[in-house]
Order: sequence, then C-alpha cells, then structure tokens
Amino acid sequence: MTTSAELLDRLLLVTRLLAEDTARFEREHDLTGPRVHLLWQLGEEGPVRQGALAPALGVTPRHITGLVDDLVAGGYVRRDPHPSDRRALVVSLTPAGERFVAELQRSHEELAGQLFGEVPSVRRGALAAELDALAARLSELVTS
Amino acid sequence: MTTSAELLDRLLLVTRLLAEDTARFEREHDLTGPRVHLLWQLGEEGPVRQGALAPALGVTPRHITGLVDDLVAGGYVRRDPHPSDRRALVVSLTPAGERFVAELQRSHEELAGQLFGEVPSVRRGALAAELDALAARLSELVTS
DNA sequence: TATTGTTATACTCTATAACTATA
DNA sequence: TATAGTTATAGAGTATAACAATA
Repeated sequence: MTTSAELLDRLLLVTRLLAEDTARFEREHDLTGPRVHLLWQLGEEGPVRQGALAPALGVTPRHITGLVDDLVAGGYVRRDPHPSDRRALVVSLTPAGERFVAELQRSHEELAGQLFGEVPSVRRGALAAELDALAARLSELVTS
Repeated sequence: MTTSAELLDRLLLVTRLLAEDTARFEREHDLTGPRVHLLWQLGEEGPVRQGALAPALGVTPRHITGLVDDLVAGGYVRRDPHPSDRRALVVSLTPAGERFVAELQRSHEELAGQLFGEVPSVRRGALAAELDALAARLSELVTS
C-alpha cells in the first residue's frame, strides 16, 4: 500500500530533479533563471514594453531594468524607443537572442521526449488527468 | 492524443504551484527556504556539526554560518561547543525550534492528504511507479 | 599539514521609495 | 495628476578566498 505521504515525497523528488536539470541548462549557457525566463517570454510574446514584463515574470519593474541591462550587455536583447509613447522602451530579441530561444525550445522538446516518450498511449490520458487534478487542488490551496 | 510536451507542461505547472505553496508557508512563518530546510534537516538528523549541514543543504559552510546566526537570533536553534573537538560547533533545536519542526511535519502530512487522499488504492501503485520512472530518468540527465 | 568555522568581498534576486521625463 | 522607467538603498541567497584556532 502506497500512502499519500509517500506519493508526495516522490513528487517532491521529481520537482527537485527538474529544478536541478533547469539549473544545469542555465549554467551551461551562463544565464540565470530570471534571465532565461525573460528571454522565453520574449520568444512567446514578441517585443514588449519593459513594464509588461514585470507582471509576466512576477517581479518588480526595478528588477526588469537590471535584467534587461545585463541581457543587452550580453547581446541577447535590444531596447528601442516606443513608437508613440516617448516614456516607454520596447525590448526585443537580437539575432543571438532568437538563436538562444530556439535552442531553449528545442531543449524543452527534447526533455519532454526523454521523460514521457516511453509512456504508452493508453496511459497518457490518465496521467494527464492526474496531473490536472493535482494542479487544480494546488491552485485552490495557493489562492485560498 | 496527449503529447510528451503537453505532459511536461502539466508537470511543470504542478511544480510551480508546489513552489508557491511552499513560499506561502514560509511567508506565514516569516522564514526563508534555506532556513526552513535547515530546521527540517535538524528535525530529521538531530544535533549536528555546522560543517555537516553544508553538504546536506547543498550550500557552502560560509552560508551556514549566516543561516545559523539568524536562526539563533530567532530563537529556533542553539550553538554548543563540540564535546571532543574544540574547533567544531554543534547546532541543535531549541524548544521553539522543535515546535516549529512539528508544525512543519504536520503541514507536510496535511498537504499529502489534500493532494493524494482521494486517489483510489488501485491507482496509487501505478502513480508511484510512474513518478519513480520520472525520477530515474531525471537522475540520469542530471548526473550525466 | 589538514580541518572547522569566520571574516572579507562580490554578484544576483528581490523589494520599497524617491525621482525624472513624459502623458 | 498618473505612468514608464531609473536611481538609491536594503535584505537575502550564494560563491570564492584568506584567515584563526585547533587537530
């Protein structure tokens, strides 16, 4: 018999290992978590005002200033004046930034294949449903 | 049909929500992640030398000095001289620290029940096996 | 000579508050 | 008067290197 506590401990182990794998990717590319997150966001959404990045990353506008500073210095992003609002700046990926995001997406796909590629079709639906149920229960806890 | 990428995204969502729930607990108790980790470790292992805590938490000895400083100031732990090695210090939980760890363990059990309490017996074994398989694949990736 | 823990220094994450330029 | 981004300041996580006391 598998207890609830044993299941939670297994899930937490998977969580820890996922974080380690992410950290390994970041070290290899000499970028930190928030920087990669910002680049990923830019890849998904395209060029945006700096202010729009703050809620998307869950950090303050002040922090975005520093992150963008460093990513500009690293050649990953570019700051341009906003076409109609002279207070605002628009951040977009440079060609090097585009290449990094493509590599990030490829790496994400590869991880998905390594982790779930062997799961048989008949099990995939049940597994997805179980993960959805976990997410739903956790959402309740987090927002309450 | 559920793709590998969809399964990975669901798993990552669960991971993110678990981290948020953990952060909520830490905020409520006005402690940070590494401090809670150190207290949990002390609850599991009993009194230990500071040096033994560094590899257990995956940080440098220098960082342990600061964490223990703050936990002593907060009344959670105590530093005593090592009985036979005058270079070393032994860290142990105070009564307040013991109470916190008991609350932490209770909270962990409660979360396990909330997340997995409804999973029927017949599904528990399969779920545990799937999580073990994920952990095994991730371990290979992380250590390679 | 090696080990334990601390001091010194530095970079990053993250937050709040005050400020400048613009709307 | 409100908004976009920056400067100023601060606490915490984390690392390396140098050092004192002890083994």
